[in-house]
Amino acid sequence: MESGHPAGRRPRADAQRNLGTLLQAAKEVFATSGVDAPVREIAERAGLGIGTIYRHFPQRADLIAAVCRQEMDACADAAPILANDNPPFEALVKWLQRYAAWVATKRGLAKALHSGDPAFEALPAYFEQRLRPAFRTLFASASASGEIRGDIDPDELLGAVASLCMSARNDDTDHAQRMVTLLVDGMRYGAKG
Amino acid sequence: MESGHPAGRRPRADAQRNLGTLLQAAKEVFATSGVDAPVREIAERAGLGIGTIYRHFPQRADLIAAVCRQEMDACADAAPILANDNPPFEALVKWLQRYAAWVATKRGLAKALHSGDPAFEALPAYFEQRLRPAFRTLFASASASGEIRGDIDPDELLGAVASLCMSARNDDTDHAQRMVTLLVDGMRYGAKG
DNA sequence: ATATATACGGAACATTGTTCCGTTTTTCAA
DNA sequence: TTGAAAAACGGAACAATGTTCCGTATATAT
Repeated sequence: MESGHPAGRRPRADAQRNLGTLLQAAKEVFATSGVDAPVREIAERAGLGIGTIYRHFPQRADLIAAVCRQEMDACADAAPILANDNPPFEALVKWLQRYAAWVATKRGLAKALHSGDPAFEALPAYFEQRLRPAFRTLFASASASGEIRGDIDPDELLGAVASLCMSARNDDTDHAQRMVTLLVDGMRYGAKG
Repeated sequence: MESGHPAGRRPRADAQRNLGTLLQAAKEVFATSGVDAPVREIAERAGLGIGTIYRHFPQRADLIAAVCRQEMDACADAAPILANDNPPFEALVKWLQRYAAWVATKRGLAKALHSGDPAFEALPAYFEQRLRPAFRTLFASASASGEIRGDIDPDELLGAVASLCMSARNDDTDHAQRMVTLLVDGMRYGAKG
């Protein structure tokens, strides 16, 4: 048996390279000009043609989704590290802040997510697969330590924090942070003294 | 002195009528198809030409802003009525729920608000002028009754609730409601027993 | 009734997402 | 090494939508 690809020939080297180039360029352009940046701008930055983008990502939304998945991975990977370096409740709070900071950079995405575009349908699933378990673990530890009440659904909380930060303004990141703190305090309301 | 218009002749009757027709049509179309509905769709519904829309509202965003202002007025006007019919803290909660319900219908607006479009720059000011005082009054009463803690900024809370509901999904209005409740509980955390 | 200012309608233009296909590059096997 | 086939590339062309422009129609004032 060959060392790889059951059907047909090996994937072309240039195609793989361009895929990487594309994702990198898109990430940069989205960070600079927001997720509404024209596809042509991304193509130019990547030094590729428009057609190339559309072969890798049939719809503009697919490209956005791909970049988003990459970033979710990075955020999820931070959880075990924080859990290792901090007591349970503190780790929970710190991760929520890091998560909040990331979401804050994704402002333009909110609308897209709720637009019903099929390209984004898989994103919540990925969110659940990566981010939810990461948070659940932190939450369980904090819960076991008795510092938060028992009638809260961690999944809902995660969504709430996202909502909060998604629509915060660039200039006052503080506000979002304070509101997240308020939610955290809400979690403590009625917990063991 | 004439009964009205310092410069030039009286505003044309058809123009005024069309302005009303336009706002009504826009409100309906936005409710049906979201704020991203094509301008042409609104024109058709109003039975007017595209040009007419653009004379009244130089930019599509101006029309959105105008509709938004109308709805803010309606929401603000509900505050004194609720305050009259309920005890302080209850009135506060009920108004927040009505406010939350309205914001939930404005999902597509979130992005627009943060896009830096000049047409929306006046909207926060209007928000403050109408909605903030309405809420402040309710908040002050509840605060005076000692049921909420003293270190919370009502303006921030108002924004937080908006953020929460703006990105809730159509199908689970409940989720948003629960999260609003969590914020409210956060307000109570540490208040007088 | 007429003249004039105002408003109207919709064709034409600009921008941006998406499709299509002729050309170029890579891979595979002889 | 070389040539044919498969895969990928680039960008012109198309479609949808916001916006501008101006000839035409209408309301107002005299």
